[in-house]
Amino acid sequence: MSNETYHHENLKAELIKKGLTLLDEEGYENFSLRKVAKACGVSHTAPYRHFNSKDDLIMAIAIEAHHKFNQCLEEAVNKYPNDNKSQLKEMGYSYVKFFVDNPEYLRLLFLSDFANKIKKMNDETFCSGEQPFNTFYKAIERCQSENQNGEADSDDLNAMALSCWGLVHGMAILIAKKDFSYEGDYLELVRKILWGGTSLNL
Amino acid sequence: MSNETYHHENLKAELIKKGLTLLDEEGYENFSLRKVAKACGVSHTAPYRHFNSKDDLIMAIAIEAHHKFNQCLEEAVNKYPNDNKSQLKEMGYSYVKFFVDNPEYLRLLFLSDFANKIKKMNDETFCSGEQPFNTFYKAIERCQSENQNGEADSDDLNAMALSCWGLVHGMAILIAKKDFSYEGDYLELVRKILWGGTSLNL
DNA sequence: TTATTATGTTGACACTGTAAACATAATAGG
DNA sequence: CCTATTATGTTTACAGTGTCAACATAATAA
Repeated sequence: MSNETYHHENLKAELIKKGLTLLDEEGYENFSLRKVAKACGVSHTAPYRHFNSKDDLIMAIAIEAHHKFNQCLEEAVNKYPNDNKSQLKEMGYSYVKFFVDNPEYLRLLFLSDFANKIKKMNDETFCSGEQPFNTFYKAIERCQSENQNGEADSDDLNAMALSCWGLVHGMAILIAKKDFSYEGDYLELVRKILWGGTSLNL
Repeated sequence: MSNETYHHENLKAELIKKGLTLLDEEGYENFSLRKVAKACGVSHTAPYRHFNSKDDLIMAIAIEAHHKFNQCLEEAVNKYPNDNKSQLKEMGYSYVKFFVDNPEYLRLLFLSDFANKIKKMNDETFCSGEQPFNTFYKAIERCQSENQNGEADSDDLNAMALSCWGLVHGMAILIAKKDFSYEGDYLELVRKILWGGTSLNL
């Protein structure tokens, strides 16, 4: 570990870091491996000593984002240690807020072609509890079992999971991608929907 | 209009058609203007006589998809001429089904970088009623005004719109992109959620 | 000290989008 | 009917892309 004059000291980490920056600045379509290399001050093939392909680098960036996201969800759970329903609501709010704050992560985690690769890879390397969906699912299970003791809420856990997840997923995307136009504070609206009981009541 | 020996008779339409096919087959990332040209049997710059750029061609393809989608929503509305709530439910179901059946349209209409360009362009060229969101919004408004006569349902139309749209949007994406894994029939689950009153009840 | 491995560079290749110059078919004006 | 113009094609060229092979050198192991 000679102080400065080593090849590049820690290129791999810097590639990921600058890569995310470039992804944010230039957008996904204009993102290029060569630009990342140039931004790190190395030749255009240097990244190939650390990643097998362009997709591999993006994957590494996405995994970072994946961790941050799951951490964000777990923080929401920990905010209400003894209240399952509040856990779920807070998780939903955090879910939306995360992608509104980091819209570029949306594509990385869900919208791009690697989204599925990432998911598959995560299923193999990490325990599946690391998956945001599982974090969600478990919270719903806790709510469900709580409700079973009282009156029956829904006889179908899967329906619950899909509708909960779908709702926050959809709102996150609509707001983050600015498809839903609204002249007020989006996150307040989301909070109202999740906490204020503005239910669909069809 | 000499029968066969004309330049290419109707290249523009064929570019759009073969373009959509290629988009479906090869996926968005591997889609290339030159491949479309080759598939149509013309030189690789011929498309530039009909479209200003690659994005322009994709846009044209997307606009087709956009029309189909909106048409799909309107059919759902027309299925229940006198029942606002059923209209909304059926529209939600059609919304999900459309993207489950045509997963490649998802990216075209909502997930890609042009999604916003398309939306903006549509706002200018068509009347805004052509927008799926508006079709949705109007249906919600009808439900809302119906409920106002009875007991108050929600004092916030925007919250209703966002949650309705978010729910179907999210479910469509989760299912179409296979993020939500379920061993049964997805569309039946969706139908149950929308029609069966499997409400969140938080 | 020497052999091996890790990490870099240079150069090449096929592919991409796109612009310029050119060619020819269809059409309009006289 | 002849000619000028326009619409629609092709060829060629260029810069940018991902990736591979060959080579160079620093770090490490024998």
